[in-house]
Order: sequence, then structure tokens, then C-alpha cells
Amino acid sequence: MTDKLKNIQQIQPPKGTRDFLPDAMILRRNVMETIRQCFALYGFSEIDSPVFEYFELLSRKCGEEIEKEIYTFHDKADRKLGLRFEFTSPLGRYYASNNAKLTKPFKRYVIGKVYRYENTQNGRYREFYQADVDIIGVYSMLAELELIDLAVFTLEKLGLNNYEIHLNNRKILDGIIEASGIPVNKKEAALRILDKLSKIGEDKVIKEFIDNDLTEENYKSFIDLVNYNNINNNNNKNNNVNNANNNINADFESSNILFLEYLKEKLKNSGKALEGINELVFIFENSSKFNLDKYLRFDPLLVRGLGYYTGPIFEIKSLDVNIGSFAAGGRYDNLIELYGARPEGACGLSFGVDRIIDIIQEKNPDYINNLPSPIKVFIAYLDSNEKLIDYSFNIAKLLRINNITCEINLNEKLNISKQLKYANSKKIPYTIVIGADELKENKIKLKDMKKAEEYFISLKDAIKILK
RNA sequence: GUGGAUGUAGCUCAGCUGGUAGAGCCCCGGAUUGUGACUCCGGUGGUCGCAGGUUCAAAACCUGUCAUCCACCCCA
Repeated sequence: MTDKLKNIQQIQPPKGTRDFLPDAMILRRNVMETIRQCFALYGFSEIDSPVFEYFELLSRKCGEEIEKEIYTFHDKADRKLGLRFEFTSPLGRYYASNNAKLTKPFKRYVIGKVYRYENTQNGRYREFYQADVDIIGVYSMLAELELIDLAVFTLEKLGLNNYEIHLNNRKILDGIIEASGIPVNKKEAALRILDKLSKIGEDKVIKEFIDNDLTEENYKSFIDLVNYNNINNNNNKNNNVNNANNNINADFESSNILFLEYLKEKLKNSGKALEGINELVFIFENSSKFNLDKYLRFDPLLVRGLGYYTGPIFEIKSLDVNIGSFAAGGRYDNLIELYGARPEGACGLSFGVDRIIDIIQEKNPDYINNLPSPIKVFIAYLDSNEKLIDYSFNIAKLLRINNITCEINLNEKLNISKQLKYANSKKIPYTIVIGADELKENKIKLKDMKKAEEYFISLKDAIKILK
């Protein structure tokens, strides 16, 4: 290795990771702080846990696909470790490990970095933030309702309202799979293919079914079960299911439930499916009481990859930006006992913070423009004489004591013009200008940068304005 | 992991069939020694992602590599 950097590659951050400039951090900080406050408003407690865990723990029941994406490494004692790729498995361990000290139901949140080794793309990073809320110790669907309510509340605070919350239930999927004659060991493969129906069309789905040792009959019976009966009978091959969803869109309030009632009839022989349907009916019925129903869509083709989900699953998708989903979650009643604790009902929801930020940046310039400046006042002085500087620093200290964020000029050589330019480029809304007159009168000159107005006043009055 | 596109100044980009680089914005200085944004004038700044190769000559053509974006796969 030479001392010099051989090429630019070495000063770029590693693939899929990013540096954030001070300006970008203002938005990031605001979004995370907003999310944090919303979680706290719903009574969740913040926790933290390690960024890396034993690989065995992370990979336990997470699903094969995601296992390939885990960053793994061996420590110096040859322990196999991995970086967390989400927060649910670490939560399982955390809960089992600290069980005796936790009050139940355990409602916690965590905001932190997670890591996935996968190809990068827009909205897809190798290091990114998730904000994760979970409830452990509640079997009731009230937990799901609370999480959906929390999601809507939080997104509204973030200025987002053009999205859909897709809902499905693992139990229903299992029931449909069974009723379609699809072998249990082919379940995952079948669901993965069916998930693509609206993208690649019926012909290709059937082809992929056959390539995966499934049959056309499997497909047909699955679709027959999922087809909502007021679809018009056109042969538009891709869109049977989409049409069903469009019909739902036309009248969400009743259609989600109508669709479920229809499925209930079709799947009346599957106890498990009926259980799942009733769970969703409960969620849909109650969500209208809290004005949440306009966002909700029953989506019988929604499949979530993670292996531990056992009940309702949901995913929130932006209708503005083609970025995939920006939040997702579900119920995972079996996970806790995997880590040795007594079985508990559990469900959670994870926000993709970076994706949310991307959406705001692209679609919501107003939100960004309305963010308060992190620095309220810049203190400029006209002369580098000691008395003036002492007076200025004293004012800075008094502002800080009064909880007013301020920055003071540290470069004595800058003339006032340069100092104002600096304050302006940092979008600081107020400048205090100190000169001989101010010192003599024991006052300050407060300048409103936007209005371009100046007030020759006492510091006490200035503090009143700035607070 | 597979396929495709792209990489030129701090940023956004131009640069023709090969003849050793340009604009706008930013930045710096000045017009303006108690006033920023607007205007005008001047200026700094580039191993053309990196490494090889072809050629008298490469930003351009070829190979490799790294990164970004797009489509798969999957997902926040």
C-alpha cells in the first residue's frame, strides 16, 4: 500500500452506502425525529440492540432469499456473525433474553441502520435505516389496528397521503394453496410466482408454474378462488386479479369486506382460511371507525418473503413514486418461542426511512421548505477589536443559555458583507450585527434576513422575538 | 447472481468520422471599508472513473475493473 490514494475509488463510500451532507441531514433528522415522536405518542418505548448478531440467530427462520443478503463475517475467535438485515429476529432474541425485566405487553420501537448485501438500485441501498415498531404479547387484532393507525398518523405528519396499505393474511394464503391442490412444499415457489401475475401476465405465470413442477390446474384453481365474482368476463389475460382490485378501489368501504365474504364462501372447508378471513374482516370493519379504511386494500396476492409471518401481513406502497413499498409488517406469533421464551402473540411494522425520505424529496418540496432552520441566529461583528468580540461572544452565550441556537463568526478578517453572505448561504433566518454603536448603547442590531428589516433593540427584546 | 445503459470541473451537462477539453451554476476576488439575496467585471479549478491495449496521436476505439442508474431476482 502506498501512502497516496491511488484512485478515486478509495474515497468513494462502499457500494450501496452514502455520505450525507449537512443540508441533507436536516431532512433526515426531521423525518426520524417525527417518526420517533409518533411512536412515542402511541406509547412505545425506545430500545437499542447490537448491529451484529450471531449469524445463526439472524438466519433462523428468515427465509432462504434473505439469507443470501446477510453480510457475514467471522470475529477473531472465529464466531460467525452477521449484520442485522431487519429488526424482528434481533427483537426475538432481545425479548427472550430480557424477558423477566420487561412489562407485558411489550411495545417497543427502534430506529437504526440495517444491512443487506444485494444489488443497488434507486431506493435500494446496502446500508439503510428502518424504523421498527412491534407489539409482543397481544393476540388480538387490536394490535394490527393500532399499528395501521400509527402508520397513517405518522405518514400524515410526514406530509404523505398518496399511498395504499395492502393487506393479506398468511392463513388465507395457506388455505387457498391447500384448496388449489398445490403441495405444501411448493407453497413458497407458487406464491412467489403468483405475486408476479400483474407484471408478467397469465401465460408466463403458467409457464413458470410448470417449470417449477406445478400444474396449470394448480394455477387455475388458485385464480378461480381468488377471482372476485363481479369481474367482467373479458379475456384480458393479465388482469383478472387487477380487475378485482379495481372494483374494490371503486368502493373500498364495502368491497374489501365483500371480497372477503366471497372468499369465505369459496373456502368454507378450510378452517385456517376462515380464521384468517375473520381476522381481516375484523380489521376492515374496525378501521372504518378510525377513518383508516380509505387506505386499506385487501390484496390476496400479497406475499411477504420472510418466513416467520403467521397471520395478517401488510405492505404500504406509494402511488407517487415507483420505489416499491416503503413500509411493511405483519404478525409472527411463532417467532418468540423460537428463541426460547414462552409463546406470545406478536406483530410489527417497519418503515423504510430512506425510501420515505426519497419520496419526500421527490414529491414534497413544500415539506422540505417548511423545515425550521437548525440555526436561528448568526452573530456578526464589524470590527475585530477585542471589546467588540468579547461583547459578541457574550451575546452568543446568553442566547444559548436561553435555548436559542446560534452561530458566531469565527473569522475575524471577514467584513460584514462576507459574514452576511455566509449566514445567507446557511439559510440562517436572523443575524445579529454588533458594532461600535451597539456596544456603546448596550444593544444589538437584529436583522430579519428574509424581510431585510433591522431592529436596534436590547438583547432581552431580541430573545423574546427569537424564542 | 443475470442482462442493458452511463461515468468529462464541486454540481448539471456539451465535446462530430480519433488530432492532448468547453458552457451554465457553484466557489474566490472586485465594483461596495456598517449589510447578504439581484446586477456587472475578473479569476481559480479537469491524469476526461481507474488500469491496460490499439495508434504517429485516445475523452472518443478495444479489454479488464470499480461505481451509479434501469430491468430481472428480491425487498425497506
